[in-house]
Amino acid sequence: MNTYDEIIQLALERGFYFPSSELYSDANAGFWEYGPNGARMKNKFLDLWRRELVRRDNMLEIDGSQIMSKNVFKASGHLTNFTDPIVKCKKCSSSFRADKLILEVAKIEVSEGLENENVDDLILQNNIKCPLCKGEISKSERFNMMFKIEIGPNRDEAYLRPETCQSIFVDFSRLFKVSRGKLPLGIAQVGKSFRNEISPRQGLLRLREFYQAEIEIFCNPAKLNDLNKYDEIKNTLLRFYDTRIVELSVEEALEQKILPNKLVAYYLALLVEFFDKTGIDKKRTRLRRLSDQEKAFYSTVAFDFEVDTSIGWLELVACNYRSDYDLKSHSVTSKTNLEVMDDDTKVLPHVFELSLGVDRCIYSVLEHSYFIDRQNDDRVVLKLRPYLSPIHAGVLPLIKKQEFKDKASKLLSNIRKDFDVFYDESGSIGRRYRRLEEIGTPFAFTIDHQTLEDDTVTVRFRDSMNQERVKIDEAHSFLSKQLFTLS
RNA sequence: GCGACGGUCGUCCAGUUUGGUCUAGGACAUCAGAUUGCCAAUCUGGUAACCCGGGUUCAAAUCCCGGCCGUCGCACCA
Repeated sequence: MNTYDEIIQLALERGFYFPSSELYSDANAGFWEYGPNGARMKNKFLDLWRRELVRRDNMLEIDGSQIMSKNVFKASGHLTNFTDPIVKCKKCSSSFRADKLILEVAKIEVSEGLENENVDDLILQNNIKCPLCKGEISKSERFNMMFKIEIGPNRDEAYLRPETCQSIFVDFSRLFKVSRGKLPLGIAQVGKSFRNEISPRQGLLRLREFYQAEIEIFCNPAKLNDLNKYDEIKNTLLRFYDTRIVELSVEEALEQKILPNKLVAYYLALLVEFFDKTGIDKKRTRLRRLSDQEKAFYSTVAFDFEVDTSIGWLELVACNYRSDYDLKSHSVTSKTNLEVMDDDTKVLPHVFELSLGVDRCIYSVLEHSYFIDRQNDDRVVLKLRPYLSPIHAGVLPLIKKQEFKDKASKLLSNIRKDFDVFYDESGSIGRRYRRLEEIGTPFAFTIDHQTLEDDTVTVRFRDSMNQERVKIDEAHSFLSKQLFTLS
C-alpha cells in the first residue's frame, strides 16, 4: 500500500475527511467533507497562515460572498477565458478540446477564445474526423468551468466564484479608504471556491468545491524595489526549480534575476517561511517558474510553490504577478476610477497574489507527517507539529477507579477551555496511547498512583515516548509553552 | 468526457466462475462486561455490510441493462 492509500484510509477511519453525501448513491464526485479531526486541523493550519502571513505583514482579512454577479466575471475575464471549446465525436461520443484537435490534425494554431463558428469552419475545411474512430465531429460547444446559478424569481444570472480573490478586487477601493491603507497593502481571504472540474479525482487534491486562502498584495509598480522590510528576509533560502533544484538566498536570487523584484521576493520568502512551520519537509518543496504557456491568462510572472508527495509534485500555491489586469478591467467594466494616492502620485495598483489551496495543503501536511515507527511494533504516528494537531492532549486515568477519574476531571477543567483535549478511560493504557498518536496528539497526561499522592501526572511525549511528571496545576502552562513554541 | 477494470460491516478481505443452508464468513477496529494496570494483554458477549434503480428467474451478493462512485490510461487541471 502506498502512502496516499494509507492517508486516505486514516482519513476515513479517524474522521479527517470523507466523501460528501455518501449516504446516497447519487453523490457527485469532487465533494468531500472534513470530519472533527480534519476540521480542527484545518482551523489550526489557517491560524498558522494568519499568524505567519496576515498578521506578520499587517494585512487586512475579509470574508466575501461566494455568489457574485455576472459582471464581476465579465470583467475578470472568466466568462470568456475560463472556458474551453469542446467538440464531440458523433459516433463514439469521445470529447476533445477543439483547439487541440485542430492543432494536432491540421497543424493550425488557434486561440482557445476563438468563436464557435470559426472553430466549426476550421474543422469542416480541414476535414477533421474523430482520431479514435474516424467518426464525424459535432459542432463545438463551450464548457465553462464556473457554476452558473439563478437569483430570485427573475432567475438573474450569477455565478459561484471560481476563485476567492475577485471580491478582494471588487472591494479594494472601499477597503483602501476605510482602513486608511497605504501601498503596498495585503488583503487576505479564506473561503470556498467552486469549479466544475471535468473529472475530479484523488480526494482532496481536485475538488469541485474547495477552500482557498488567498492574499493579494496591492503595490505601486514604480516602487517594487523600494521595500524596507526586505532586510528581514534577504537571507532566507528559497529552492528554485528549472531543470533541477537550486537553493539560493533571496539576495542571490535577485542578483541572478531569478526573482524579478524585492516585493515578489519578500512575499515568496514569507510564504516559504510559513511552510517551514507546517511540518512539510522543506527539502521536498520547490518554487517553479511557469512558462508562458502554463501561466493563467491574467498573469505576467508566475511561480508555483510545489511539494513532493507519494503521487508526484503537487501545486499548493500559485504565485502570480497579475499586474493591473484585475483593477483595470473592473475599472473599465464598472466605469469607476480605482486609482489611489500613493504619496503624491495617483496610481492604479498592481497586484501580486499568493493563492493557496487549503485542502491540498492539509493532505500534504498529513502525508509528510505520517510515520511508521519500525522501532516500536510499527506503530503509526502522525508527527504533526503540536500546534496543528487536532487534539493537543489526551487525559487518561490509568485505572477506571473513581479517585483516578476525580483527578482526571480536575485536570480536564483546568485545560479543556483553552486546548483541544480528549478524555479516554477505555482499554489498556498502551492502546490508548496508540490511538492518540495515530491522530497526531503530541501529549498524553496519565493519572496514575502517584497522582493520588502528590497531584502530579505523567506526561508522555508522542515522538520519543518519553515520560515526565508535571503538576496538575501546571499542565495548562506546560501546554501553552509547548504549543506556542513555533519551531 | 472516452476506454479498461472494479464497488460486500468503520477498514481490509472471502463468497460471484457454475444463481439455491449466504439466515452473508473472517481479521483488525469499535462497544459492553470480567480480569489487569505505563506502551496495540486475555476472556465472554454485542453492534455492524452485498453502491443505487430496473430486468431475467421458482430463486440474485452472484446473470443482464442503466446510473453513481473508485483505480488506471487518454483528455482536462484558468
